[in-house]
Amino acid sequence: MTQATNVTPLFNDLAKIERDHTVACQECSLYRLCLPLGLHNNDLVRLDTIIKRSQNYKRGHILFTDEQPFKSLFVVRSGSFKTTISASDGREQVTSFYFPGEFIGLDAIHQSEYQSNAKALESSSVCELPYDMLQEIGEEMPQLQIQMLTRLSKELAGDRNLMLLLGKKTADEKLATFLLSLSKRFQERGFSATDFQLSMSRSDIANHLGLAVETISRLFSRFQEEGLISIAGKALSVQNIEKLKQLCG
Amino acid sequence: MTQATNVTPLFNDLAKIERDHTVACQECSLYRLCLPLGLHNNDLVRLDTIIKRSQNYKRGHILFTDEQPFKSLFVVRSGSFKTTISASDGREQVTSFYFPGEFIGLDAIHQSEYQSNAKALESSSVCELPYDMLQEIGEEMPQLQIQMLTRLSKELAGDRNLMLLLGKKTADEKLATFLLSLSKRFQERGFSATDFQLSMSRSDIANHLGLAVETISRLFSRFQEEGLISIAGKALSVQNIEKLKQLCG
DNA sequence: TCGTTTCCATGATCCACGTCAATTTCTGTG
DNA sequence: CACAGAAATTGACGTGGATCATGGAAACGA
Repeated sequence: MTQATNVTPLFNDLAKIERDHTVACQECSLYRLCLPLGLHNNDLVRLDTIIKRSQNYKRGHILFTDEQPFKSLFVVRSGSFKTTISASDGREQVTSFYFPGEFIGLDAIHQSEYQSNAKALESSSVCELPYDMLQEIGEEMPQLQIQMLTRLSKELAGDRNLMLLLGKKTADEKLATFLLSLSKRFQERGFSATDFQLSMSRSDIANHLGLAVETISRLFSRFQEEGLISIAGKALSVQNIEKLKQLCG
Repeated sequence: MTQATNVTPLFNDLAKIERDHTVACQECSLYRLCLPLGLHNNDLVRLDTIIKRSQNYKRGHILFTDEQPFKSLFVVRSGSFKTTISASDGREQVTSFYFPGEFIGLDAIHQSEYQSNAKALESSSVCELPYDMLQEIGEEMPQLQIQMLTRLSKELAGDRNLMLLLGKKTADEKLATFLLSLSKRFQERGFSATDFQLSMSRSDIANHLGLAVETISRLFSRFQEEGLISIAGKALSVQNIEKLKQLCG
């Protein structure tokens, strides 16, 4: 995750995670946002043994593409990622952005290949969960299974909301909804809900919301004129969160 | 499912299911499309004991709304359903249509309330799976857990494709993609891939695809003129499936 | 540090699809 | 079978956001 302007205890922990890729689940500050939530100690230790912690990847690193065989799920440890799917003619849709504690690859479980392409938006690292091993230890850990189902279900519900956004909302509403979703997720991770860095480009945002880059540019400018936000490059500051909420529809 | 014009063995079985709501999983013709797939006999019998089979519901019957507590998942036994989610201002998005063997309610697993509204599009029946019981027997049936994960994952992948459709495709491409998706699902269920009844209204289709009703009407007319389909009321016949596939993008 | 590329902002123009309106056709009900 | 309300079709017109075009500002690799 891009460094936020106000530093919180969780942020310090995240910085530690970034430096040290041996931190076990037990000591990981993402604990309450992550898979292990609700696992008993023995189970947690066991889960820990199957997790592979990655080195730091740099911006642009490709985690997987939709042509590769599905082997593992990934949890973001630090940084952020985007996933895309592509139509046969090359058009792409940015399906989601992922922040620390979130799962990447869940849509591939039913197939032998990944269903999307995942790319790092900034310097990032992940925990890799080999799916066959996950399934194996899952047989004896109902809590783990429940966690997995919960994750998937949450993601599904999120996607449905995005369908509402894509199908029914105006450009203004789309951007307002998107910014508030970011704000909420940063807050859950102990960052400021109002001041943060956008790790994705304008064109990623545009694509994700079903708009053109130019529209996003214009909206950022207008939102700024109207005192809703203030934005300079990638640094965003929400000035009037209430008005932004009203805009969502 | 609405009666298709060409009758196949599976169709006859489906007709039987519609009449007799006591058919056990073991004898159900949906077996290979449904949850029990891959379960051993003992497990199947056990699963069978927790399933409640509904009477026939008629068109317009509401299975659940997003205000009700989440208790059960549902599998369509006969007929079809639509699910919608609504924005705070009342706008609605049709998130999905469901046919026999498909699961409704998966997006609610992580919550105490349903996340959407489910309504019968025609005379329909369902199998009800109380989620607490499912979880209970799931602890001892890894195959069942895997099935559930697979289902959820498949639904997720489907939603991602719909995001591509909503975000990037033109009206023509949207309708072509939708018709082909219906065609494929009918075929999987033993019906004709080219001749079937649309159980949903034009406005449901329009809403689902992020278009206006009028646009759907015009497209149906134009597709007909161009020899792609022939449509009379709810009866659709695909005339040129190849051309339709090209249109999808 | 420079040169190159990618990203971003903003104005001018255009068009795919929405909206409005007027019929027509279907569907369900007494 | 008739009638009322809902659903679907078709045309005329308007518009939100795409596209095209240009110039400036970052980011990046050598």
